[in-house]
Amino acid sequence: MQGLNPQQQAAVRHIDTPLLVLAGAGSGKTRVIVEKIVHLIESKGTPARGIWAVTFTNKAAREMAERIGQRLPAERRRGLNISTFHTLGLNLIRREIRTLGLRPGFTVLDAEDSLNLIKSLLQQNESAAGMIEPKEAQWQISQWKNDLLTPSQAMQTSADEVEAACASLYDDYARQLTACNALDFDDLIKRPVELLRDDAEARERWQNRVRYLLVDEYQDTNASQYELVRLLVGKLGRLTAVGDDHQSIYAWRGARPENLSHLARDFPNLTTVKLEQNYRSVNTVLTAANQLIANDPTTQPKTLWSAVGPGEAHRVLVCDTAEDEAERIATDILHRHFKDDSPYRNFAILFRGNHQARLIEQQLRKLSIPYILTGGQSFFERAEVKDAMAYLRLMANPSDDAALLRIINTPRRGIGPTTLERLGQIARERHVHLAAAARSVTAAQRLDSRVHHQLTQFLDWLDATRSRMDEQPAAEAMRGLLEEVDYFGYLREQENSAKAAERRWTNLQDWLEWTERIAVDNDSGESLSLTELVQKMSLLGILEQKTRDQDDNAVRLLTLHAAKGLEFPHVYLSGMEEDLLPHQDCQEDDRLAEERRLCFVGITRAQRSLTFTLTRRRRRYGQWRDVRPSRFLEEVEADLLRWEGIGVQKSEEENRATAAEAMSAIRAMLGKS
DNA sequence: TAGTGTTAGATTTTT
DNA sequence: TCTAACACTA
Repeated sequence: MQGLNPQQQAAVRHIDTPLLVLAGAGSGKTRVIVEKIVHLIESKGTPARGIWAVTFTNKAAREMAERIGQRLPAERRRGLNISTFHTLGLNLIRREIRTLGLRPGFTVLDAEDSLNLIKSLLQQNESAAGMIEPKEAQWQISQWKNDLLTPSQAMQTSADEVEAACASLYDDYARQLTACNALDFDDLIKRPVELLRDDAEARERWQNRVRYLLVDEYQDTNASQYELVRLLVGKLGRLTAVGDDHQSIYAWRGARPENLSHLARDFPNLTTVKLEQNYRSVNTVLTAANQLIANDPTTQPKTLWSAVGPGEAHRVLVCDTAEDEAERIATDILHRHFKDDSPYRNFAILFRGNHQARLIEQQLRKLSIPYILTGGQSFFERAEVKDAMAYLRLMANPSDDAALLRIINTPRRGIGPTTLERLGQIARERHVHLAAAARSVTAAQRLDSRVHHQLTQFLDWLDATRSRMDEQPAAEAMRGLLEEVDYFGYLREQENSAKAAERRWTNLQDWLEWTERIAVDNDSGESLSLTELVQKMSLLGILEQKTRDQDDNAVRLLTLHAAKGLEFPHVYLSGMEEDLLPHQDCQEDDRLAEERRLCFVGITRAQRSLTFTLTRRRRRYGQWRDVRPSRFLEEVEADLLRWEGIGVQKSEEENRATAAEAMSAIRAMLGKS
């Protein structure tokens, strides 16, 4: 309890009835969750296995587990459940697998697999074909699933024929998933909710297991996640929800920030604690943030304050063009890096859209400033990694159509689109998966005999390889498999340069190493079964970058969304312009309010200094357009802003001169040291 | 199946 | 203006 303020202590001590912690930005909310778990175990004697903490990202879960690891010895925290919503759902499904009618080894499809499945179903479904874009259909189906609607309910509630067609597609999709023994991400929440809702025995079983539930970033929960929370908590209501409506920036993705206020409705004995003391930022930063967010009509008032220090007025750099903006940010960072002896990791550049990063990257590279760009294509989105994953998935689940389709002709085996089309038809007619369809008599009749032979041979090979999988560790087996199919040969054939092929092959070696590492259970240290391994993999979205995140002394480039939860001494908020922030597609009230909160999130990332930048004119879709400063700048009191560069139109030569000056400063410094 | 032409669409994104 | 995804052709 030491070092906690009175509100934080109240939140930690409050045990037996439902609690909502409205935790302002930088108010130490993770600390509260961690301390509360420690308190539950140490002071209240709650068994660790009865405590469940839920986050949204793997990273957040890992961090929380690490912090608890620093506070409690291993034997006292054994059995503690810290995971994402989706991992919790997956574990529940695994334990209830028979009740749910799934076979062991079921697959979890990622967004790309699910989209591919929808595309192929869309071609088949006459009522839907041509009416809907695959992406839209995917989004709609996901919405329905998040609202816990079955295909027939979706059909009944559909407003027009497009929606009705989409509902029919949803029906196809659900059937196909069942046939493939597969789930998508939404199912990982939806299926547990349905089970706990409809099966009183299972509900009681789980409510006994979950003695105490803590939910982080509660404003980001969607309808089905909230339902899962309610069902797990039950009547006892031993729930701690921690969230901040001011940082609700994911409504566009289905989050329901109103779940915060629904808590009071659903739990009449709810207690609310507000955390308003900020431990991160100087007061000018918080004043700007408070003034901005006061204009949000949709959220509860909350005023941040801190004892960190007064702080300075925020600079607003008015630049001519986006190139100029990028250059000014880069030279500014370079300048402060040397002048204040401030390491590069102290700086972050934030922007609304990823495309804004490109010019900034170019400028940073020009000045040899190290940077880390978060976002972009992740390791797991690389084709070669997805291919290898698909092979491994097929080893665990022979009926995984998405995986089969991905690698059936990779490397080439002469099984082309026509064959797959016919095969798909057979599979859909009988509601079976593709491999089963290929084995059917009908397939032998309808397919070209040579191709059919190829196909069955390949399937035989898969089966044989599968039966050998148990004999050695998964990574080892995969190494052999990739050599057997001559994947490297395939890469060389695909790539123009030998170097590119090498690089992709190296990615695979990294993946194999990673596979080896994660093939053990986090708690027990025992090695995972193939099925467990594959399922764990499909949820671990990112290559563990913890060493890079902290150790690399580099400027961080992030979108405003990606910056949530992070903090930096010096923050640059770029593109403070109308139509960029707020974004042009977000003019209606709700969305505008979310844009404001996004800006709030950006501002509150800053610990010591905050610099806004904007341009006078920007090229947009090839057209030069005059730019107006963001209305959000006007919502901040003028005294807090120090505008620079108005009326001074720098020429390119002058800019280059600034850069050159900075460069010679570096040389001087380097010479000295 | 590689190569070329056409067209939409250009915000945020985790699991 | 740029790009990526696609449909079409040789």
